[in-house]
Formats: sequence, structure tokens, C-alpha cells
Amino acid sequence: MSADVAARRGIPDASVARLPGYLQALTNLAERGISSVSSEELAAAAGVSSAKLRKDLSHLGSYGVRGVGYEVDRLAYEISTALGLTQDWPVAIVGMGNLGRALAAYSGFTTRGFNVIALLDRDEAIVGAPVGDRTVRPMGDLDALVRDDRLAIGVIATPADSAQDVADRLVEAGVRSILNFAPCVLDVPDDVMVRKVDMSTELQILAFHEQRRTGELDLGRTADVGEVAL
Amino acid sequence: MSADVAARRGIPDASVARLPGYLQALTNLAERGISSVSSEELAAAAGVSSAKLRKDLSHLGSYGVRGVGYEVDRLAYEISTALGLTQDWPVAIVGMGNLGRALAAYSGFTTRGFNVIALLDRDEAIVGAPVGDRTVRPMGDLDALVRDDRLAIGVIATPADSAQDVADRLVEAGVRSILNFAPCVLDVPDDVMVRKVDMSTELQILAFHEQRRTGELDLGRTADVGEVAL
DNA sequence: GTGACTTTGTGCATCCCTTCACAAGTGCGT
DNA sequence: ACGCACTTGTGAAGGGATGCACAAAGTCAC
Repeated sequence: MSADVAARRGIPDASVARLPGYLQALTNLAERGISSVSSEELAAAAGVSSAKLRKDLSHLGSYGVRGVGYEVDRLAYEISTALGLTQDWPVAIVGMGNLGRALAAYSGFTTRGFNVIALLDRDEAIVGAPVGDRTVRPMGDLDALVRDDRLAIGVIATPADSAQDVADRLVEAGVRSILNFAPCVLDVPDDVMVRKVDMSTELQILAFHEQRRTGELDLGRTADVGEVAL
Repeated sequence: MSADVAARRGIPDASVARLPGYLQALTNLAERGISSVSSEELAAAAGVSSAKLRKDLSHLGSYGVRGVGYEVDRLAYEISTALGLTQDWPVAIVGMGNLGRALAAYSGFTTRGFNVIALLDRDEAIVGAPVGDRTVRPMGDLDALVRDDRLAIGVIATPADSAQDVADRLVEAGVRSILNFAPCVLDVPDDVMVRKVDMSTELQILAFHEQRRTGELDLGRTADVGEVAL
């Protein structure tokens, strides 16, 4: 019925963002030889509430069995399909500094669904150098990568001041999905999707809560609860 | 009035998550010698809508001037204060693999508000080795770090299978803010805050949208727009 | 075959966040 | 001194996501 339509169209962003977590939990369960799981158990493994999990999964279709739960392999397959992980997406990493090298060596990329086909750097002094079992290539290779190897996703691991340039080059070459590790906002056309990963931002959010916590402890010495008198 | 109360209490999570972005944009403006900025300009620099920006800032207090805008230095200071960045938070990085080393070398940490006071690893073979200008220390040092150096934030950069162990050790030592780079869910007490950074998850979200896009292109050959007939 | 038990899928209410639109407030030119 | 142009701060409206509670649907034991 409309399950296929729902699968391709109306999945809320918030749900999509949680699907990778479910997939990970399912993979763990499969490795431990567990073949069936209830929404309650899977939700606990993924760190969400069971109601949220069931609603999320309902957007994909109806792959559970009432009174029993979900078949682990089946559900993992359905989520993989929904996320588009049945094919391997070609990925290029731009910027071979510390972070770029760490990402290039990161096994999580190759685990499933992604294939790092090229490492690039703008600096001619680095181009040609070996990184792992690959060789750093020049930015000029981008067009060929998109054309010949169907490069679809670009990872920016450069310093902030060159990130926009790199993004422009990626977009120009035809890449429309970018994962940005540089601490800056990228200006790209509307049809290009950018996701940002920034450790500094995350730390600052932690700091906010840490400060709020200690601040409230200090407050607790004079006033227990509620509004502060002025 | 209630500005101080609001500053410590009722800032929505969504707003807090955007404050670091504003701070970054303000820092850039300051470096370029710009001393005053309107909500429209700052919003563009931070990649959000101006209405959202103004509402976010209104939670901190009233630091703008109608008809003029915001003074860059002043606003940066107020946001820093709200985030708790007027002090330097001691941070420890656990796990000295590829990622841990890259994070240890990452300049973004030390930029402002954070101070990496220790690099730890569980593997005795790595303990004692130099990383940058620091020496890798054993997990047993955690208690002393919390007690003597007020360690408040722990960064987990280990493989997924040891992340939970490390988290337990951190919590046991008294750390209540954790930034987790390992691709797994951490089980911690309620009063411990965990934020997760996972490149694999981000890539999968990009893949979803990339797939949806190409899927719709294929669809476009037969049906232009709207519901698909069944 | 039947009944008791388990678990999914989902309508509904609630909450939070975003967006809109404008009154209130400020500076500037005349 | 006064009006004009501009921008902030905010109530109100709208949209989305979350949590609840339960009917629907299936299994298992006997």
C-alpha cells in the first residue's frame, strides 16, 4: 500500500537521524546470535524509548510481528534499505592533516555502505604522499572522480579557512552531500546537503550543562528551590 | 530582572546547541575588525534565520540595541558567560589510537574554554609513550585528576567495545560530562551527560537523502510530482 | 479450537520549537 | 524638536516530535 511511498517520502528528519542507531544496535544483537528482539529491548539497546522506536519503525513499514517482536536480520535489512546502504557510496576525504589521516584510517567508514575512494589535498607538497595504502591526490581529480567513479559524498577535514574553498570545488564538481568537520558554516546551493561535525561545539554544550550544574549547587546553599528573590 | 534566572535556568536545549555557532561567527567578525552586527547579518553568518537568532539571544537577556544591532565583543562575552567558557574546563582524552591522537593534536580544543590536561590509555604498552608534548598516562590516574585538577569532562576515543568500560571508570572517578566518539550507546547514571559524535551516523544520514534524491529523479521520468498512483 | 498472554502499530494529547508579525525603542538627519 | 528609518524583543500562531494508552493481531499451551 502506502508503505513504499512512506518509505521514500515522509520519514521525519528526527526519525532518520535515529535509524543509524537502531541499525547499530541490531548489528550488535546479530553478532551475539540474537535473532529476535522486542521494541522494548531494542529501544534500550539504542538508548531511546520504546514508543519512539515503534513510531520510527512504523514510518518504514510494518516489519514486526505482534506478540513476538522484530526479526533482527529482517529489520536490519529494511533499515539498511531505507537508509540507502544496500549500495556502497563512494566517499572522498579532502584535507590530509591530523584529522584527515585519522578519518582515512577509521574503520567505521568501510564497515558498511561506504567506500573511501580517494584522499585529496590542496597542498601540492602533500599530493603524492602515501597515507595508509592510498596516495594523496590533487583537487583537480575531483571532476574525474564524480564522472568516472560516481563520487557522491565529500568529507571536509581541512582547517576552517580553506573549508569554503573546498566546498565550492566539491559543489562545482557535482558533489551534493558534504560532511564538514571544519568549525565553520558552509555556504552552498539549496540542493546541496551539509552536515557538520564539530567537537568544539559539543564540548561547549557539555560545558554549559556542567556550569549550570555547579551553579545550582552553589545556589542550593542559600535558596532551595524555585524563583530567586530579587 | 529575571534575565539572570533565565540565563541559568530556562534556556531551551535547541538554543544552547546553537550558541557555539553564534560565538564562532562573532569571533570571526571580531577578527575582521567588525564591531557591530545586526541579527540579520549574524544569522546569515551562523546559518540560521534571524528570528531564531533573536529568540535564542533573548533567552540570555537583552544585549542588543534597537535600530542598531549587537556589539560584537559584548555579545561574544555574554554568550561565553552563558556557556560557562569564562573558565577553562579541564579535559581528559581516553584512547590514544588514530582518533585520540588526532584529537590530542586538534587545536580547536585549546582555542578557548578548554584545556586538555591528560591523555590516557588502558593499554599498558602505550602508557608512557609521548604524544605531542604530553605523555600517555594510565587509567589509574583518573581519580587524582578529578580530585587534584578538577577534571570535569572526559572524551572517549576508544574502539566501541571498550567504550563502556572507560565510561564506567570515568563515572566512578566523578566525571559527569562525557563526549563519546565511539560508535555505541553508553549506559550511565541519570546525572551524567553524554554527547555522541559519530561520523558513521552522519554519513548514513547523508546517504538517506542522497538516495531519496536519486530515487526521485528516477521517479520523475514517469510521474512529475505529487502522489504516486497505485 | 479456544482462551490467555504478549507485543506491535497508531490515534490522541501534550509539549517544545520555529516562524510570523508587530509594537517598542533607538539613532539620524533636518 | 521632530519625524523617519531601522532593528530588537516578544506575544501568538503553526508545525513537529514525543509520550500515552489501547485496540488489533499474533503466539503458545493445552
